Amino acid sequence: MPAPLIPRDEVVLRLLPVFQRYGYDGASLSELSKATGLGRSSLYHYFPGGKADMGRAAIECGARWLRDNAIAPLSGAGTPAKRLGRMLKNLDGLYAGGRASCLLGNLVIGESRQLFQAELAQVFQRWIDALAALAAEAGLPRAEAAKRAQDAVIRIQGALIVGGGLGDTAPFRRTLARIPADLLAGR
Amino acid sequence: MPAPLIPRDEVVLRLLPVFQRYGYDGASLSELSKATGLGRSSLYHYFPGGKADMGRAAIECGARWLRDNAIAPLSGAGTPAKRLGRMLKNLDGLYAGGRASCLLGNLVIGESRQLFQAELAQVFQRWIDALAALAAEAGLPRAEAAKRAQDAVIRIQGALIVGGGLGDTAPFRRTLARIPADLLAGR
DNA sequence: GTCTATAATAGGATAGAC
DNA sequence: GTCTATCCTATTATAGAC
Repeated sequence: MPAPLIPRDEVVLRLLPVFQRYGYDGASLSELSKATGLGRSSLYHYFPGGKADMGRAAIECGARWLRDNAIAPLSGAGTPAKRLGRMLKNLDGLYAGGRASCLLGNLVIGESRQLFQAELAQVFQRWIDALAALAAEAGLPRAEAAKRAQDAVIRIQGALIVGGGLGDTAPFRRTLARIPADLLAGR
Repeated sequence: MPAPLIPRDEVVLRLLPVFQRYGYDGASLSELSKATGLGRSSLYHYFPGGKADMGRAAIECGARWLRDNAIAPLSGAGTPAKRLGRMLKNLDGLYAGGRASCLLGNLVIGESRQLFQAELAQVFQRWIDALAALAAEAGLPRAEAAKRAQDAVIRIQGALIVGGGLGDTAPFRRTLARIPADLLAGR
């Protein structure tokens, strides 16, 4: 049996922006088909469970991205602030400087929320936990570190929503800029 | 010509929770019909432009709610903190203590974002401006007040997203609780 | 102003040839 | 693994009677 023309991971990679942009309900098979360059039937070959499977794969892909590009840099070399800076730089790219929306945030809306509740909770929690660990390493009490970490993720998500509503990237840029101080600085 | 059985405002009031819960793309005419108790044709009588008209009406209704229940209380009697408290209490009710999502936030996702960009921007901006005015009245420099006001709305939106993703109301409750100090306290 | 009925289209999903 | 063709359902929207 011959190797696939494009590996499944590549397919998922092309699916992701559609869910990121349109949300789950708004992402139609037509769009998903067009974005991947695959016909409907080919998509069902990769994802026998249909659209739900595609959504789940997109979340997993997003989770991997977060692990590799946001969470992993937090435990690299350098000061906590330096490491945090690497995460923020990558997030700035992912969200196109505030012009794009968040896959995870979009999937919290509508039907997909219940459909992917467990996966969403896990990803959000891992993200928060990683930031909390960094803040703790920077010298903050564990409870305070956890609160600030959750607040950082809240702000990122909120800035994408409000910036999207205003049609302005400033809220996102300003929010990213203040996270280092708000997360790591002593009280 | 006889008076309508239910006034249009009442219809919109019943439409709103559907968009608030499912977002624009996820809100089907079937759901909207069921929620209002009206058949499809009756809905088209009130909203000749179809679903887009219904969405627009829901936004207008949400904007009115915000004006009356969130913004107006900010200019009532009492200290700025007291007035802010009234807004926060009403928001806590609107969002069911963090269990519900935000109509405006949901409409920033997908097709509806472009469809209602102007309306959304206006509502978000008015909300932010009202909070900025309060912070300025409390003694903060105008620029600082504007930043803090935007941050407050960002946090509310973000807390609803993250709390929704985690399946936990704590992020929203904690976020509301800290807004008075973060918005009004001297530096 | 509301209804039933229905159009017209887009949605998700499947069958079967290659 | 991919395609074309198709199915069934749900969708948005409209027509016309009352």
